[in-house]
Amino acid sequence: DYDCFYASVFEAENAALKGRPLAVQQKQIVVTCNYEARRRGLRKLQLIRDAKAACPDVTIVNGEDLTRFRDASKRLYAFLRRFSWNGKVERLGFDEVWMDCTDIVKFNLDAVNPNDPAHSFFCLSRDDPTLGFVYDASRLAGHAYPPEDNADAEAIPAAQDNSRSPRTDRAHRQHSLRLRLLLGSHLAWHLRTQLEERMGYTTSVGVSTSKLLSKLVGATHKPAAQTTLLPPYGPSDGSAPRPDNVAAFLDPLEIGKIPGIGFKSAAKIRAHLLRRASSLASTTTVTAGTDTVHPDDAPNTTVTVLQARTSPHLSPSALETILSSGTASGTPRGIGPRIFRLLHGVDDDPVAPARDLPRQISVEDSFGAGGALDSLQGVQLVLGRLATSLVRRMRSELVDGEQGERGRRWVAVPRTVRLATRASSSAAAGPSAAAPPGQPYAALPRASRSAPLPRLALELGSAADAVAERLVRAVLLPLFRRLHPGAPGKGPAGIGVVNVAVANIVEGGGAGGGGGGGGGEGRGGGIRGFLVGTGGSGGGKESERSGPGTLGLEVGHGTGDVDDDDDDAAGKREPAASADDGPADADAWTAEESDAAAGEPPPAADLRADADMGWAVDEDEDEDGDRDGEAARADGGAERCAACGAVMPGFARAAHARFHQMGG
DNA sequence: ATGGGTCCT
DNA sequence: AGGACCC
Repeated sequence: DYDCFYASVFEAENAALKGRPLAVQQKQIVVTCNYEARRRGLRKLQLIRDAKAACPDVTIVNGEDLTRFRDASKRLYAFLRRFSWNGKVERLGFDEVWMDCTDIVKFNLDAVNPNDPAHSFFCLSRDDPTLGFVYDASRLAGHAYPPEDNADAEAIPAAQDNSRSPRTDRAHRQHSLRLRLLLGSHLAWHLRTQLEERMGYTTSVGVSTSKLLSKLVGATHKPAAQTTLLPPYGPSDGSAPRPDNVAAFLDPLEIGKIPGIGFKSAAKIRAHLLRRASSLASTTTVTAGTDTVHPDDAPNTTVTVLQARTSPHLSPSALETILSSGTASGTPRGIGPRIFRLLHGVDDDPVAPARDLPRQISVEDSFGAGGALDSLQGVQLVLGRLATSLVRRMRSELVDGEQGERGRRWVAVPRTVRLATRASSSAAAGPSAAAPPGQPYAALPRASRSAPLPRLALELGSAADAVAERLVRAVLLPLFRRLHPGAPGKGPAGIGVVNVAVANIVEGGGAGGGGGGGGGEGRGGGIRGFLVGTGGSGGGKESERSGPGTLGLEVGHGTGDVDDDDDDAAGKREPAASADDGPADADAWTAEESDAAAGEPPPAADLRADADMGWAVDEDEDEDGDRDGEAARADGGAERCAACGAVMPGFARAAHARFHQMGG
């Protein structure tokens, strides 16, 4: 976790900003600020107005363009990846990374000097024994979760202990775990030092055996620090009661603090528990100042992990029922058992292999209550800007070869383009403008429509804004009309957010006429399923999926989950398709359009006129097969589509219109 | 709230 | 296409 990442990026760019209070602004809010600003009372997600009041001399920089953050994040990620042996390096957002260092730690465990652990050498390469650093293996680096575990003496001499006599299995495992975490702490220290010295970023790191625990423990000491969650990890077996550090660490946390238990889930769990608590004579220890209140009205009460974990009403299956209730479409099956395990500190989710390609690229802009988008001209301008930066993003992330070079080619291509909008909060206020229950904002929903990405979006020959303009005509405006079937004469209602995205990104993508990535044998849905048996070291059969272990450890178990199932939503439609699918087919269309438009982008005035016409079209007309056409008569038997400007023979009009209606 | 992302149904 | 989660 890079400390206050956005602010640090600005500080790295401009050293004069360091040490002074600095806030990063997006629209009306401070999205993050450095620690000097926090010392003076600034907070994340504070209104700019409040921030200025709290600290008049704060420096405020605009961070609405994420380019510099994305670039810095990539550089840091690339740097960290070079330390990994197994490639398990997973990013979350721009400023968090998990690394599964099980293998590196295991390797170095054997290299600890048993006679003089204080002078050990941590090897960072299997091949080059000189690459690494000297460290003191008799001490932990950084903070520990139960603070000040000064029983260090017991911790160390590894080889000696191994040769000693009877230890219970459990004690042995605990000791081994302690050792591995200790090595993990030194590796973390080294990585943090390197990150700071070579890249200029300070970090906060957690060392434990799973993503869950490492993340949570890493948050306990914040700027420029690290924390290791020490064993024992399991519940004590009855005989010799010892503290379970996992439970001790998690139990006081509010359930919503557990990554994986989001806003909705936390609210449902709280409501359920509170209902139980008040219906019974409240024997439970739920801290509710709210006896007779309806649970929905009482979101202020808190429920801790301990309370949830020990509640008889929150079995895995009960949780499944609770969390799947209502309009919970996005909730995965098995959520109940999963949350249950999280509450107990159990997280098997493996650190994902490092990825080079995004699964989606999106660009958005938002408009405050004052400046809500309500004219078509406004919409077109915004779509044009967004499309331009989307095309640039696609090029920078999916094309290899330098700007000027001839060898440029798409490493992967998106198959889908999507437009999403959200009403502005002022426009959304219906007759019942009452604030939703509970103080947390009720996020307005977005609506979206998607279509196949036309090939013209992949033309590398034209400038990004020229491609963008064609993209707007060809798909974005039609999608917008589908999203906001405007009554004739009046513009779109107030729009607060516009988002344009490409998704369904497949590797290879290819150029040729068939449009198919890899096609048959090579690989169907390239990006998705790998993680086969794992090479690693390892004798024999155990495929080391090495789930949990972040900067940490934990032996693997289970098998790599090879994903060879049906997925191919993308793969299936790639091959062939184009020629015999009839005129409505996207590929046929885009080929034509791209030919027609390739030479000369139409002037802007043209674009405006077309779109206005699009808006004037009545809904009723759309249902009429003949008049529904976006196609208007042009000269000499050819017709021009009012929506996208494509020129085509008359017989193609109906199919072309159908294509637009289907989202093209 | 911002401007992004992930995965699942 | 939407909903949940994450930053």
